[in-house]
Amino acid sequence: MADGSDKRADERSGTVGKALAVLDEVARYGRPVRFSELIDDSPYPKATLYRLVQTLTGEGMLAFDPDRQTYAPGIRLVRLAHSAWAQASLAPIARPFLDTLSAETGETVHLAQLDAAQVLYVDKRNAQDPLPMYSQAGKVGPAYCTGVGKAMMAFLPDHELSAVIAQQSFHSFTKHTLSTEAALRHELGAIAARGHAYDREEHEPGIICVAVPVKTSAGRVLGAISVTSSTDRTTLTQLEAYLPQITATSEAIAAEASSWRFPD
Amino acid sequence: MADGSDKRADERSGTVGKALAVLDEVARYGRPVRFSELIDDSPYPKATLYRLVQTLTGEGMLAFDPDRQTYAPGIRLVRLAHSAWAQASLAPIARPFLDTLSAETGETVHLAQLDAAQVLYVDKRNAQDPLPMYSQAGKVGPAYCTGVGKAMMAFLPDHELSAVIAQQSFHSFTKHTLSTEAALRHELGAIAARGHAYDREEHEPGIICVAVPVKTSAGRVLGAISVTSSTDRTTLTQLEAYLPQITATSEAIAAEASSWRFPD
DNA sequence: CCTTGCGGTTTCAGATAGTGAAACCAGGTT
DNA sequence: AACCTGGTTTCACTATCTGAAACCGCAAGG
Repeated sequence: MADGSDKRADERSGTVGKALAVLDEVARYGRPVRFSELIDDSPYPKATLYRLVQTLTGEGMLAFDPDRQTYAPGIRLVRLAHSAWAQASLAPIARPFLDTLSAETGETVHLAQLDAAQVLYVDKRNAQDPLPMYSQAGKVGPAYCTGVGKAMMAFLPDHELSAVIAQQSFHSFTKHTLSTEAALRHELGAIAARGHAYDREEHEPGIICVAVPVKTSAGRVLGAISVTSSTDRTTLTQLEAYLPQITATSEAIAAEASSWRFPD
Repeated sequence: MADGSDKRADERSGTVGKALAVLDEVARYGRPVRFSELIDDSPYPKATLYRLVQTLTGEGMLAFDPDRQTYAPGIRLVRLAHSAWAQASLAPIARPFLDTLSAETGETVHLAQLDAAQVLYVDKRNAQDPLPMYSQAGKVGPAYCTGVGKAMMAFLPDHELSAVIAQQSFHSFTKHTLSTEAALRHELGAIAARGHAYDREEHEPGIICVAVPVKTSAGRVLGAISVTSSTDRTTLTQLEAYLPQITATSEAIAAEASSWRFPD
């Protein structure tokens, strides 16, 4: 269940910060919202929120439906979506490689990136026989208890890592969840040494995965990919057999990304 | 050639307006940009732009590459993009219907919406290979000389129509382009009466199309769809033969959208 | 018909937050 | 060493944002 426990820091001062927080809020609803709904979970007074929303609507970032009196993400945001997706996300680059990996393994494949301190799933391939799970392209999840999250964290420079860890909620989703910073840091050490991460049913019971980071040749973390399955279909050991392919995929994506967008 | 003649009104006061303008600017480049490149086409003084960019980067809307010293759309934008896409755009709803229409006609199919006074193509089916979703979304075109643009304008309420028309550039792309407001208004009248619009090589020579609006039952314009081809493959008369299917598609999309997102 | 209450909008004095000229810094070039 | 060019910081000024409160319009209820 996605509770808002680790809500983005709305309290960051600055007008644009607030405006963007509102934008996030509207987006989060996933449906048109009334002003009154927004004001409820908003830290801002009515008048302030009102002006904020007015501005955003005027700018085309929100769309106001005069009949229903609701706000929804605006068409301008859709336009931004195009270039954002094409540029900031590994998805377009990774697509063919993910297809291959998906075909080779037959299991669920994820491509994720770090958004603030959370994992953002930017693309996904379902297994032949898709199993129900939380992840979904465009969705965010916790970093400290997912394979992709840990794979990325393990290769972050110190100061960034600390910043990310500080924002983890360490909620115990299952009895396998690493629920302390110490345990997490220890695990990250092992991952860094080993080169890949596991998810041992730490987020959802029965769901396991093997994940590796996608890094530039300079070592900067761009994202991570994972092959996921469930305990009643396979085991971690069996999943590990795919490591060569997974690593190869990661490297292929990294190579493509480096030459195309992050030349050293 | 897309000159910046009808640039979005950057001069709208308000900090968020400026910030969003910067965001647009970065997005427009379609590749990582240096600060110096931004400052060139920016009306703001160096320090101001700098703080703006800093803020956006801090907010995760822009990503800064420290190695190359470049800015690109940030990961947070990707996340927003996703929900914007899912909510504000007709694309997800329309997808299956467009597929059908594409199969039935074998021609290029467009789905467009109005963004400010321009046409935003939110989805597209090529005659041959249906590429995945984000790839061709986001391109904008003029409204006064495209089938979809005119189809939408023809059913706009008066005051909105005037606002939109006021922003058209009336550049003569071809010798068929309607290049005066009077000519356009006359054509729009005919379209409103007839229910569908044509593009008679008004934007690109050799390119013709038949377009119909997508409207809620209450008559509000949501978007438009078109079937496009070229003069050396077919004629307007032949394209018109698809009208029943096109209209049916439009109505199906409208029905779905109305029940799902714009209930009356 | 006249309250009351609830969404939504507007006002206004006060202060925060944004502005931008100019100085500054780093590191390459001449 | 003097001189750029690209990026970062400073600081006094004031435009812009803030938010309590008043206001509006409508619908429910007395």
